[in-house]
Amino acid sequence: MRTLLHVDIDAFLASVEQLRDPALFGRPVAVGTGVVASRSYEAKVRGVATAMPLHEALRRCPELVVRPGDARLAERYRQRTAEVLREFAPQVEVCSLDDFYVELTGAAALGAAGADPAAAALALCRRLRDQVRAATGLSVAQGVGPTRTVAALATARAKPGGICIVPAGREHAFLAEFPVVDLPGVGPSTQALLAAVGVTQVRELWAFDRELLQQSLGARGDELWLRAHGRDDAPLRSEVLPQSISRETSFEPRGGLVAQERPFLRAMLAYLVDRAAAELRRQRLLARRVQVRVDGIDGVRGERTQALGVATDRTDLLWGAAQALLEGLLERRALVRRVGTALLGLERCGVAQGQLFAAEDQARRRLGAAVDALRARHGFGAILGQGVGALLGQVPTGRHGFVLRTPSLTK
DNA sequence: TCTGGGGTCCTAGGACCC
DNA sequence: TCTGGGGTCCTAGGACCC
Repeated sequence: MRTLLHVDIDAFLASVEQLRDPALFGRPVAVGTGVVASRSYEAKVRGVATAMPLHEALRRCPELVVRPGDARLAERYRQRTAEVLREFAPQVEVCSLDDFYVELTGAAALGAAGADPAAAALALCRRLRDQVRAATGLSVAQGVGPTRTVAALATARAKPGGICIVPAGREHAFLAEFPVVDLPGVGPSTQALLAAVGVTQVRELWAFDRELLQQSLGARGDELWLRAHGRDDAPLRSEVLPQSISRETSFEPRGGLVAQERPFLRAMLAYLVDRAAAELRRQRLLARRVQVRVDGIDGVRGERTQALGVATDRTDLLWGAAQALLEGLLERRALVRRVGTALLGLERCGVAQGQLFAAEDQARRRLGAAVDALRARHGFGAILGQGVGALLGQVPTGRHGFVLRTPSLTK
């Protein structure tokens, strides 16, 4: 039987703000731009919820301290937390900004045969909680169970700061208590579909056979069936190749940019491509496709993708493709409130592969590496890429280049 | 309460090839 | 001459997660 630990950092981004500015401890704090990305427990008890518009949060809690946040600082806390977890067990999956899975199956710390595994898990979780606290100052909630779903639901039960252990054999009784919407993979759309056939609780889902769910919901239906039955058993994924690297930003709330401001829009996209490409090179990856996304103020979204023919990490090639895609997208869109780019079809840039680049390519790539090195020393804003001129004087700058609207989530 | 940014995975339809 | 079928790649978009 498998033993998985799920770890979730309590109120992650808000806690990072409190660590940065200790005067905020004990006060209601929210981090975000436009909507609440994270809030302290003091804010939660006053009715402030994640994803709530900030104006609504301030209406409910006028003494709320709102901070823009810092994605880079948060990333350092997240890495440090992952390091502590790896001291307990080597196989750790970093799931999102603030949560992790740890494979405890067969871990020596769970005790010898004959010992009570639940008691051993509890002792392990307590030590882990104390070590994360000592290393980072952060508080974590932990859940232990035989599957990802059970462990994650246990963590939800344990928030904030607690530990919830679901012993092997108890997973069905545990799952039965939850509404289906609490299962990972069930969002508003699937919830509505299930409600239409009278299913709102996990135990009601048990009456449906696997094929029926698969037919009506496709691959997600099968996943759902496995999760509801405590049979989702995918291995942890540590150190996987990312599927995409993206950077996007939005403009004035509800305002949007008018058609005449297209030079500004192009410059912003050039800047976002530059930042995404820098991240691509930092991770020693190459991209085969470029995607551009534009959202109109009417909420109409458009995205286009272009294959590059070869895999590359050159900003100039990526920007060239992105620029053409942008023009196509703008043909039928006057007012834009959001623009972004994604680099797709990623692969590792191996040594052998690096030697296959043509001479001109080699020169361009050396230039790119020199720019990266200077930026590493003096900040991203030390060298601004081509095409971003229209941003100067319009967008504030900082050590890491232009300051985008949502620093809590943008690296 | 309709508003952030960075992700993942799935599906449908068209292009293209054999 | 527009008729068969299958595989694979690409693109657009939906659903979901934190």
